[in-house]
Amino acid sequence: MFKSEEEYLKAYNPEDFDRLSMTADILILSISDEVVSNYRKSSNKKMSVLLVKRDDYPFKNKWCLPGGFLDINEDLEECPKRILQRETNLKDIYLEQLYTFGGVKRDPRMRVVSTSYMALIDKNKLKYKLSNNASWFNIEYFEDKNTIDFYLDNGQETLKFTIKKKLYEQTTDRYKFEILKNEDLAFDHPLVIISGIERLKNKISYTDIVFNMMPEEFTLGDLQRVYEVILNKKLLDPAFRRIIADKVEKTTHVQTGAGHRPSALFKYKNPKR
Amino acid sequence: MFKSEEEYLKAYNPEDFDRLSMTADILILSISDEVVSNYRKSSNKKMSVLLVKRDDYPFKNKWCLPGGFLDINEDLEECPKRILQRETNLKDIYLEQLYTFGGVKRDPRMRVVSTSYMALIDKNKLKYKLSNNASWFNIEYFEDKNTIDFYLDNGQETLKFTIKKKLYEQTTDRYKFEILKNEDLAFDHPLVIISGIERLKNKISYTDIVFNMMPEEFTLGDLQRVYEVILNKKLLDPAFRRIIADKVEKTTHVQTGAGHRPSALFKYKNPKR
DNA sequence: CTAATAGTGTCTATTAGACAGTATGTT
DNA sequence: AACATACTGTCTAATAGACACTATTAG
Repeated sequence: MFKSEEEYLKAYNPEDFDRLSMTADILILSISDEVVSNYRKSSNKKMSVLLVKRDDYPFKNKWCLPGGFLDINEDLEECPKRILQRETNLKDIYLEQLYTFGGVKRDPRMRVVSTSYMALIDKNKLKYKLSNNASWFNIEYFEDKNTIDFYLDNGQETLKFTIKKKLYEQTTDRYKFEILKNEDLAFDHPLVIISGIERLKNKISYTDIVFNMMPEEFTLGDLQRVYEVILNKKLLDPAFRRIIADKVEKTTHVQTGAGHRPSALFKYKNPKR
Repeated sequence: MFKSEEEYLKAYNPEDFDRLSMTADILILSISDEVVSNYRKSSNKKMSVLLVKRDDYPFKNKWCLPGGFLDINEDLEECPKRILQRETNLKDIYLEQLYTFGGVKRDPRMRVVSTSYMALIDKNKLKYKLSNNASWFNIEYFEDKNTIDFYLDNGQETLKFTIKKKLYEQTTDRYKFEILKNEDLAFDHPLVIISGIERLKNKISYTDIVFNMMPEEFTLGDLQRVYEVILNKKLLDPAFRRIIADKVEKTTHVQTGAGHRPSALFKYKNPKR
């Protein structure tokens, strides 16, 4: 037994405990506009995710979420910020911890525990070109009772994976996820994508995080379509406008040039301030 | 550049990356009954948490959440299960990952990243005596606009700490927490306690996790008081009974012996099955 | 009888869902 | 004029909140 904390710390040998490496992976989500041939129709919105192509083993040539090793002198929350800046040159972005994955065999190199984060951005604000191993993939998914099929598309490649959902014991309406099929994405990154989307889906109704994905000024039609693509269902106009009424304020600008009645432009207004 | 994954892995040296240790800490929550002098009145319910007293540096003689180092050959989710069994001899318990804390200075010995978990139990089901450095503390807290004062009491000692709450930028109704004052609890464990309570508070209204804290059979009055202590507000009887109506089913038993009309005993019924 | 909780009926207020209608730009 | 979206009015359904009332036991 030691007499004092100093004495204890001096005698302490970190090598006495198992040591491992940690990484942070970021799910960077944004909204993409798909212009439609008919000039009158509004653009189709999709969720999209930034992936990078691995140029070395393990998982060489597969796509994965941007990530990197945690430095020994770096706070855990600083790590995703650093990676985000490396990939997008963006700072002060909405960032939220998702989940920590720590299966023994999840990285073939050695024991690596990974904490995943979700970042929400408006990708139109990106000023710098992405590095040429990075690409935005539009997300589409189809859900049935027990599985979800994902299709990620960047215009050239389509990545597919299938997730199995299982209800928690003694809990309704919340799921545990498991990878059923995945050939195209590295590591356990499909699980990060599904947890992030679920988190976003839940939070959109009781927080204002969606505005992190919107431009400064937007039409209510655009905002509604973003809600719809995240919630994966149609909303009725009057109900939607009631719900967001106190989160937005009208600007003096209008959006013209579409093949129909011009829409007023709104901006975010924090209802609590 | 390597020709194959095997070749790459053979040449791979884990020492090339910073290495650190990980721990898992568990917030074990239960409900305690405080018998009241007046024989007619029902018992007072409180949330309670299992703490252990540290018998060595760092934080010698302070109380902390049960925790331990992650083994190199152990999946991250197995670690809290092992600790839970060590402390309570319980298996197959509701367990949920809360948050991963990874500040550089959070452990004075060395760099330690800790993933926290929440376990919900009915402590009356414990068959074995706790080890003599472990104790249940009743939780009381008082909230105002920016701070929360916590008082944890095990009948002999009262531990106090104060948490500061800050609204997330561009998000309403969700808080970031920070320790303002803490003399009695080791590490950053006050943050684990507040995150767990917040998580439980949110989840109680859209899941059935509360039944993990209840005995097999219970009265609706008891169940309502558990909801009230978790949500930290009074509920109206008819509204409460409407909400839980399809989650419980009446048994043939009744609870007599209290100084008033006997109450029917109910048990949990999963409404989705 | 009384104190205390158990349990229910019902009215009201609020919120969500549905539908139909009017408005106004572009081509 | 026709199309497509913008935007609003209003009815209905469902849910939440409030209060009052009856029921039943131990002591």
